[in-house]
Amino acid sequence: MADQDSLITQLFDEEEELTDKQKKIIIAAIESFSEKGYAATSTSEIAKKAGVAEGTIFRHYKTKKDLLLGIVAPAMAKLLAPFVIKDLYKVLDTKYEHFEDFLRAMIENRAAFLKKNLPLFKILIQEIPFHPELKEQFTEHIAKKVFDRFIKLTEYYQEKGQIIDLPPQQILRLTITTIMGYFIARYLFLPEADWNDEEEIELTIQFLMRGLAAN
Amino acid sequence: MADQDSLITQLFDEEEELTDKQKKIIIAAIESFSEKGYAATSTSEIAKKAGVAEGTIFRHYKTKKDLLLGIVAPAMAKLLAPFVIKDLYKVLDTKYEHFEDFLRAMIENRAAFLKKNLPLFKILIQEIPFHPELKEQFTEHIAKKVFDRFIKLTEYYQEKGQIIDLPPQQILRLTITTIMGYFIARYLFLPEADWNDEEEIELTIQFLMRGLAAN
Amino acid sequence: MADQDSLITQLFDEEEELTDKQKKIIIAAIESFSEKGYAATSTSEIAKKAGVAEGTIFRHYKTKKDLLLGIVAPAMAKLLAPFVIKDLYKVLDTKYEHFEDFLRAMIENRAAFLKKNLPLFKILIQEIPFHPELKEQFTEHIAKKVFDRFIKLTEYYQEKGQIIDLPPQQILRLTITTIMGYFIARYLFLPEADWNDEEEIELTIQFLMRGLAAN
Amino acid sequence: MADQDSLITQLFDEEEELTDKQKKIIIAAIESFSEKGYAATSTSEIAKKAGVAEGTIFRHYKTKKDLLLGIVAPAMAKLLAPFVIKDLYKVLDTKYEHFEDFLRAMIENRAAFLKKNLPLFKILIQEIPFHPELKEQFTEHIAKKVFDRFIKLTEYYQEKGQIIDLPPQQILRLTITTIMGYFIARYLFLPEADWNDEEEIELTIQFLMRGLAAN
DNA sequence: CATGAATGAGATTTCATTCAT
DNA sequence: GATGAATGAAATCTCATTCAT
Repeated sequence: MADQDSLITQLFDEEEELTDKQKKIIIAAIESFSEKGYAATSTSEIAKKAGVAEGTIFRHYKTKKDLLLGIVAPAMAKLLAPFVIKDLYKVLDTKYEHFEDFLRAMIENRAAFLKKNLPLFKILIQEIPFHPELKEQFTEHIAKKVFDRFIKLTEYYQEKGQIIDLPPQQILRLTITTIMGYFIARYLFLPEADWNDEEEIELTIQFLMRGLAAN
Repeated sequence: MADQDSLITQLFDEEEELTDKQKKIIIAAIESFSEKGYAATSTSEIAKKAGVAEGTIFRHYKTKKDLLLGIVAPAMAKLLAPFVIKDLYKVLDTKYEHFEDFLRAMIENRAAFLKKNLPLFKILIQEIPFHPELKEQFTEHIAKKVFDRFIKLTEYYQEKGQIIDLPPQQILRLTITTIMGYFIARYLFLPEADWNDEEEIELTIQFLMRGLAAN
Repeated sequence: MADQDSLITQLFDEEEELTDKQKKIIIAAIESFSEKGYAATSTSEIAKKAGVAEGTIFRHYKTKKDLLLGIVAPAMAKLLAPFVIKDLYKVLDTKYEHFEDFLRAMIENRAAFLKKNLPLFKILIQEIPFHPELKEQFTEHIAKKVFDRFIKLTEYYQEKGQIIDLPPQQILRLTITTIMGYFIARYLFLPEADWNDEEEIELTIQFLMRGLAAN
Repeated sequence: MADQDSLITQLFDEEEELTDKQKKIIIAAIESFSEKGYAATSTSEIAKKAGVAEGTIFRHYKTKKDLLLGIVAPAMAKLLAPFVIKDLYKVLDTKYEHFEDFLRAMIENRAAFLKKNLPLFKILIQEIPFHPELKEQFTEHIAKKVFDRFIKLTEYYQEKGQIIDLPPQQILRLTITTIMGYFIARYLFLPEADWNDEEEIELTIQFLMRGLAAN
């Protein structure tokens, strides 16, 4: 519960004044949505899991979809976006002199973050293809911001002669694809296989480095 | 319709003797499931789209879930599995002398295949996490078969000194992850972005080659 | 099967020319109706049990109800009625000098008959309350005929001073009630209890004799 | 309605807090089940008769079968069992010195009771053969309890030399069979015949007395 | 705020019956 | 006669949502 409380405080501002029940609803909804998918989860199920009357959900969220958005939107705005963007700043502050250092910092951070917020991550991945609103929010909050910064960052390392001279968009695509590919395989497709995370991450970094290093 | 007919003939043996209506049901179900997801698709919707009475669906499939499995199971067994495995044979017949040739053949083939069977592919990707039966079938039909062959294939190229000396499982993971990462981004997450497929594929191959080449 | 064939030949005249399939349908229907009740039995279930296509049932019987009546009506007319009435004749032919002999013959005969035709008997008992047509047939074929004969028979034994001087209707009611009560308890309510049939029947006869004997 | 309310209060504890609609559902279900049988009664029919939305039924009872059990179980536990057993106590308190007094009290009481709760009685009789759960409950709540007491009671009268020296189980079987036989004929099979209840009951008692009296 | 009974639209499923072959 | 695919009406059941308390 300490864990979930921290999730809640991360997701919502203090002024938002969530009641106890509302918090429980959010936690229950995240759990159910991530396990069975949005469409296959009933509100009554969420209510039961939250220990709350069925009507209570609808005091706080006009519709079931509202509940989804009420979870995913702040998750993107408050959790994912800042986190995704975070280190991208530091590079230009010359925090990471080498692309490899940057990669390593980024991946390790993200891995820890994803593991902690796995359910939210699963909801995002699974529901985005079905809800245009989510896709919009995603592009709005994440894609755009990442894109600009990453372009600059890539150019920075390219100028330093560290990475290959490809259009930055493609560097971006390959990087994200490789990293996300690992995470999706790891957490969505074969979560029960036994993974040696540290080794896989190092492997992934080395692979990326070889693939993107200037020759 | 010619297109779908070919899909049907690929998915089902001739002896199975599907009636006309049953074919229409399958086509409609594939379309709807892939667009809205299994749980969010109603059988009445499928019936309407197929131009069939709702009862007709249940004459052929005892439950809605049966319908899903009745589509996905043959899709894996008849379509996906042979296709995925196909070129893996040829390598040992020294069809592809260089790993790069193999990669290129494999990716190009798969890309064409996926584009043609996109809806089935989407259903697979989206529903596997929610249906243990599907996951089992997947491991059974696809994962196991690919795994063994790919190991041998990797060792073959490693002996020829063409690719890096990593455990074959990891070569496999990186290869699949990179390729699937592209496809998922391309077709599931950002299908409407305008992609230059040829260029991206070539890029991906080069990236993989650099990442996996023996130094 | 020999058994069922004999049932069929008892139920239907030879001229009726039942096809093989029709016989199977009848046998299957009797089995299912008696086990689960008419309303809870589906025609498709009967078809499957009979090894016959669903449509075949409706070639022979316009409706499901027709099938019920097509079984129960001949069962009453051909099987039950003659059997019930049978010994009632003999009495007046002075076959049975004592009421007790008559009772014993009647009960033992009936018991054997019921055991052999239990499913039909169950259908009759269970469905009569819900189908006015059956009730009518029952009164028509059985009740009326029995009634008249039994009245005479009772008077015969009353004149001989063997049984108590009550209105024959009441003698009839008590007799039937006692006998049927035993059969219903035995076969419908507690069929799986272990009954010593011979003993119970003898007991029942003695009980009836004491209850009805002229003092 | 006053009548049904009393039925409801008899069937359910006050703490159970049935809503008004739930009561209406129960009353409607009892009526329909007893008239047409469980399998032939649709939930929509019950809903309409109860003046309630169909969904409301399923809010209170997960399945249609649950509704049946939710009616029959308390009917056995609260109504039938106490009633059946009731006078059996009194005998040993020397309330009834003669077996005949006991019989008369028992039958008259039960007749009144049955007439009042006819629908419930019909449901019980008609559905027990098809639902193992009901049969179990019946043996549990009724049969077992009656059995023990009746054995003792019989021995009591046997010691007093009032009834015949048969194994008590058989005395029990004959007694119940005779009484129930009357009730079933009276209320299930020929309810519309015109019965002179008082006379029939007296007749039945006399018959039983003669049949069971010690000679 | 919270409850939970009630709703009614709709989802899944069953089933008697029809009909072209 | 026999088949079994197809039907559509109806049955069972689910569920998001409302509302009186």
